[in-house]
Amino acid sequence: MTSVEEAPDPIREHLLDAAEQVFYSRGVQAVGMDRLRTAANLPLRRIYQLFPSKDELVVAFLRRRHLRMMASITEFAGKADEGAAQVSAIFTWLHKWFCEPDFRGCPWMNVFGELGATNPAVAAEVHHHQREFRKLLSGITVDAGYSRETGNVIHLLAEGAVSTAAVQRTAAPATEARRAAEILIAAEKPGKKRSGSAR
Amino acid sequence: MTSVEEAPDPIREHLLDAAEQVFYSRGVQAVGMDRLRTAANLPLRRIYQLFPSKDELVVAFLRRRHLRMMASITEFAGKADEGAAQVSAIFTWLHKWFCEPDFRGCPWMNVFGELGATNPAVAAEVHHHQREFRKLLSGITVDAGYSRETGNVIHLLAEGAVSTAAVQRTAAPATEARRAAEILIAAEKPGKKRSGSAR
DNA sequence: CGATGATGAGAACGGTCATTCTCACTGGTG
DNA sequence: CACCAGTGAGAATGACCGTTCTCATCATCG
Repeated sequence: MTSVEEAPDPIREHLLDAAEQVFYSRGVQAVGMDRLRTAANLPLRRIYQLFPSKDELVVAFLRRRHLRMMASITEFAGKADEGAAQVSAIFTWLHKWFCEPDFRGCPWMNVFGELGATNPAVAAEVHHHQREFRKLLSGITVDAGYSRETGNVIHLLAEGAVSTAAVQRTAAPATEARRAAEILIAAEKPGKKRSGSAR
Repeated sequence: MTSVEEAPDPIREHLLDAAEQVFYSRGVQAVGMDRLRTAANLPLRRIYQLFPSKDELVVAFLRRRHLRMMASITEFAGKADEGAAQVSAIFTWLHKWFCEPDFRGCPWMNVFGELGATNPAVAAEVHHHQREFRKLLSGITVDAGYSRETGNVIHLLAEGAVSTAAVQRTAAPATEARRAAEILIAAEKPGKKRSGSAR
């Protein structure tokens, strides 16, 4: 689209696909470079010339997944009717995510627990993701005509739903969280169906 | 108290203190048995005769911390006035936890991200903790006169607050979550101050 | 005192990890 | 054809890990 962005290297993308798959499903430290090599079907040499260290590969996979998630939620919420329905759509999106067979919680929280304390670059990437995610959900809520405080709570509900769905292995928390979100926004502006003046 | 429970071995407790400290602050796999030995100031031999493997030590530290957390919340909420104040107290408790200088998120979620996929015993312990935690918060909410559904949402808010406080390094999510909880319970039973007939 | 079984301190072991290196080979260029 | 920069495949390297073993020391009890 833009002239600044390079065409993405397909081998690099393929490597990131494999990294995402194995790191997310098993954890970072549980997966050796040899297993990654096998998963990507790429010579170790090529992996290391694309990413100089495992750590940078981890950061890159988190960053790419972040962009994908943000775009996906934005698009999905955008398709809903203006107003409260866009907030509800957040939780519908989450519900679909939780139902994916290889769902195993929040990739960023998982990596945070494992490497957050020892790897500043990873900690910064997780921090950045969550900040942006929070801003996205707050933004959707504010655009729907509600307060930023309510938006922040929507984010807390979403984070809680992800953790709980991961550990309990059920998508039900998405539904619980959606109901709560609908009560909260109804409590803020009772009797409201169409989009009001945003901001 | 009970005649069945043995007097706890003080060396074992000391070892668990050290394990909890180092595993929680740095992650499990980032801490070798040698560092744990140093932290506990105990011969490796004694560590291994108390716990036959590192994995069992991890499970034991999670279990002991779970019991401590459950008892602490129960006691703290019990001191609040009956009714809605007990639900609010949950988030006051969380706020105090988030303000502790070595707070680094939920010990169980951290370990889940690291070992949940590869270590079934650890995954089961995390699952058990979260189930019990959810039951505790739901129970407090129900005892305060509200529905179990609301109790489950209280739990989602609490989980979200822990994750967010950990990554953003601020206790503010506890306050945000408390406000949301108060709105939710007010929406369920408007105009209510003293304890109603529980259950 | 002398014998015995347990203890502390740390070395040793077998395995795995991230990273680098070797080397035979390839495809493109003079 | 001769040359050579770069490639694929995997071995080598050096560090570290969880666990076990050694052995000098010590407390206990006859």
